[in-house]
Amino acid sequence: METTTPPRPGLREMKKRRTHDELLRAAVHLFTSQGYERTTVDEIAEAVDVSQRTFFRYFAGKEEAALALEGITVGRFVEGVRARPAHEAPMEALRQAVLEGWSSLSEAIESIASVELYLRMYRVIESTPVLLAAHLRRSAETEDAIARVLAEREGLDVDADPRPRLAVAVFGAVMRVTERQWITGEDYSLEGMRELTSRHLDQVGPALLGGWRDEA
Amino acid sequence: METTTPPRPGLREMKKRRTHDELLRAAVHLFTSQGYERTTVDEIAEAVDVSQRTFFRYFAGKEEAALALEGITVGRFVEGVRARPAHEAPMEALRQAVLEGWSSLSEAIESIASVELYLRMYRVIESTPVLLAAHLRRSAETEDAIARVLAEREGLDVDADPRPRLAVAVFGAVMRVTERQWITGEDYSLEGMRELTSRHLDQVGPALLGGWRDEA
DNA sequence: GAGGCTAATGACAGCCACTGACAGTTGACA
DNA sequence: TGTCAACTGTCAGTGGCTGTCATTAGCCTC
Repeated sequence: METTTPPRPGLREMKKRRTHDELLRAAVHLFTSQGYERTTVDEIAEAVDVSQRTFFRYFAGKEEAALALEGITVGRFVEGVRARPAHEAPMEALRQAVLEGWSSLSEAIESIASVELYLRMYRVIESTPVLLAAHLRRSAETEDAIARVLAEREGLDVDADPRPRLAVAVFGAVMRVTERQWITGEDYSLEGMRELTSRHLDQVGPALLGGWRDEA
Repeated sequence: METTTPPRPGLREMKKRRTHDELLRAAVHLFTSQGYERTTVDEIAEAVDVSQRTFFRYFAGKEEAALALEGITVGRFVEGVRARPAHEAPMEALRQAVLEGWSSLSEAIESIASVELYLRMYRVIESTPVLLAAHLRRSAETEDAIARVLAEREGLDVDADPRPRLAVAVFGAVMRVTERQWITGEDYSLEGMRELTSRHLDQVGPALLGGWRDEA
């Protein structure tokens, strides 16, 4: 959605991209080092030697800058689902797309930040009420988009059959539980994330059944 | 949390409660009639003949006023889950608590608004990005609280066993899909809501299994 | 390579949500 | 009834965000 003009970069485009990336980098740096609320937009703009007004020309708001990194990986995830072979069962397609997404995370964000910074930013999101709210809303939008993809794959009408939305919503719920545990825990490795994701997905079935007390 | 002083109302308490309710009523009225964004806090305060500062003494922010009505019913839902007989399976307890919640919705909010107003407010929430975000965050908090309740019921550790959180998250996901369809559809009756809830809960299993194409 | 076109920017003014501080008012209670 | 504490209004200020307009700086043509 940003790199749709490969024919000729042009000095103008270059500068724009550069300003955008610098603003994003400055924002993420400030957010992760001193916190989201304690960082003002003026501060970010000043760090890049740009007017505050310009910041708002590149980002719809402070929130958007905070969620931009995550947005990159989410976009790739959606594409990943779309690219899955049609014969795969819905939930399996989602699972594979996520696992692949984790594996290729570093190359997705390399031009902006490191994986470590990505993780730190994630923690900021999770611990800042406004950001968490915005994050959840975006997740909801993503789920909606994916529900449409799945429905199309299976030849169903999203608005008539609740199963696509339900499946995606359940999947999203699992992902959120996983994210939280990931943030809270100590294992920051992508490998750990993959494992956690798999384990939680396998636990959905058991969780929905009764008697948790029997099999601990 | 508000009516924890039944012994002696006192003129002061009365006035406070009255101001609170009037502010809430005015806010909901303005939000539903002219929209959330197009309503300023000054407007709400003025409608009750109170300074803007006072509004912020009763509500943490504009958002809180917009979500207060919903908060009442959510609170009752959590209590409902807590009151469920211990022998019930987790998911069954949640289901019953929600269904009961819908049935007693009108008496829960009668002192503030009608069921119709409640529904209209819900639509405003769903169609206003900031409010939707805040709503989702609150839902997440609610889910966390309920996960703890369930874990305690079953004698588990919420942080060690992912099943309570997973079950609640899945349940929450179903509820959100239901809400959305409820808002979008034409059947505003509580009875319709009960049916929709049941139907969707029954569809979770099928949605998670593969081959949607076989059984439509 | 000079000049015109247009996109990008900066500077300024202003709205609105929200907060801290201080003073005035009004129930509560001896 | 007078004292205390709670509730409220006023004022000033911060920060996110937007509209407007003049200025700058790529780009493209002749």
